[in-house]
Amino acid sequence: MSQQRHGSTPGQSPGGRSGAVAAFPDLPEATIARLPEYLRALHNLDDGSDTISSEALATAAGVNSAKLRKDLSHLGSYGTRGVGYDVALLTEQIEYVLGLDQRRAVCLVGVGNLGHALAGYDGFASRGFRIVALFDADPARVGERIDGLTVRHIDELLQVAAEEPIAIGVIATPAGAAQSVADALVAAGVTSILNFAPCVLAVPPGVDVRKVDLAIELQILSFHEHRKASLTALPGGRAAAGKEAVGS
Amino acid sequence: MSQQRHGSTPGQSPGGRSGAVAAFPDLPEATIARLPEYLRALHNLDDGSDTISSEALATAAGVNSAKLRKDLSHLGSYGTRGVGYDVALLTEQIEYVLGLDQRRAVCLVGVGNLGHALAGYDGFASRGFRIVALFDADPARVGERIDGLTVRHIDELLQVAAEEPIAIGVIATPAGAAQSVADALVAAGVTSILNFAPCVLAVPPGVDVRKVDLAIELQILSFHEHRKASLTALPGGRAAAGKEAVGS
DNA sequence: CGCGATTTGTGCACGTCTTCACAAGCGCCT
DNA sequence: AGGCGCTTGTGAAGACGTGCACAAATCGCG
Repeated sequence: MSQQRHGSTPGQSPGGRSGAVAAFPDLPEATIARLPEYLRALHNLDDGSDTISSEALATAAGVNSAKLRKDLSHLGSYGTRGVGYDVALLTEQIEYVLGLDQRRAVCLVGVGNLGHALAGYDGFASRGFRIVALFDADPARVGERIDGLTVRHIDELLQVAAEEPIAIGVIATPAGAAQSVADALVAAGVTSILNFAPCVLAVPPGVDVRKVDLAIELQILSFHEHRKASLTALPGGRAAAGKEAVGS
Repeated sequence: MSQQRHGSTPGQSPGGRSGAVAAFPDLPEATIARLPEYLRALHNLDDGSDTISSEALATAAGVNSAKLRKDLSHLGSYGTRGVGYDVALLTEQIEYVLGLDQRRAVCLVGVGNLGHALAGYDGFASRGFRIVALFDADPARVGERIDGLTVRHIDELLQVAAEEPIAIGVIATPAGAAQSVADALVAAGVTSILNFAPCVLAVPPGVDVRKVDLAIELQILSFHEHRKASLTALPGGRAAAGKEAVGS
């Protein structure tokens, strides 16, 4: 939420979406955001069963079962009434919709503290992505080898992208550098950006930006702390309640 | 969004909120999530002006100006018609609502790759938080000094929390350890958790959890890539459009 | 074959969020 | 003092997301 969605200005095409090729059932954005969670829950299943009910999967993913069913129904019903969902089939279907079978190329810009951590994150490979290049603007960092990849100078981005198209760019630079890095990524053909820098990025239509900001998350939590504290002692203090088991 | 909100089950207090102490104007959750963004935009202003219009601030924060005005109106109108908002006053007001003047204590559990990066992140201090302790379960890591703090064993958590109340805990452990760490944090009196581990946490009512998951963000971007790719060549390919200037 | 248990898929109602459009208020200039 | 331009604050409408509750579909068993 609250992100720059995808750049295309809506309500522009004169003829509406008449003969259009909206090749994808337009999934609600909220549904899309939950699909990866379902996928993770599916991967974490270790009971031998071939099928899983919406109730069980919903619990594992931390959502309401009705919501889960509605989400899955949007991508065309792969469940069997009275039985549940075929785990293998559902997994494959979600991965297809998310385009994870393509193993998209990702590049990471900014190999500082955070960049190092991201480069070493094994969630990339295990979730269907390939880090193909690391960049930094600091000459002192260029040449360093991290996790099998050599850090290259940001000026080489265009050249690297020419050899192999890069779909997704991750920005882990200071805020001051983020916009120019974003511009460079766009110029190199990147059409999706994950931005860890605490600033707003301007990008042309058609480029998606998602933002992750630690400070914002903390401040939201801080608000709830503040609110809780101001509610002083309210009586009905029931102790710990449900504690749904969730596989690791 | 799509988070476990705050644990308290709604619609429980029998008498409604009659004589209640809902000490806080219930701000919409969506508004709260944007306040930190406004705050950052305010801090980044470097023109000497004492006031700023909703239009200008909205642009700097990357949102619609009507939305910004409505958000700010929820916290009680600190603008002057025909002029704009008093920068200093507005900043102070937002910081108060978010409870940032309290400089809440934060502890970080899990000093691996990501944990190191987080511990070194200066956004903590600069945004009104104090990291007061680092924990890890690995004895090999205990004792290490990071950024002026010594890593302690997770078993000391209760003891440390007894000395100084800790409001917020950050989990940067592998998924397998996250739930037990969350339990320990809750037992130590932590009431807000920021979870970087890719798993669902179960917590008692009254405890807030927010989750940040890199892999999920990438998968959402991947979906949009997939969709864009499937829309093949659609004709009206207008080039780069607006590029709102955003201070660093 | 028929029945009951189970589970999906979905119509509907409700609450939340967004956006437009405009009245109300403020300051400045004449 | 009066008028004008600018900007806030907000009513209303619409889009979106959520969750209940139930009909429809499937399996297993006698």
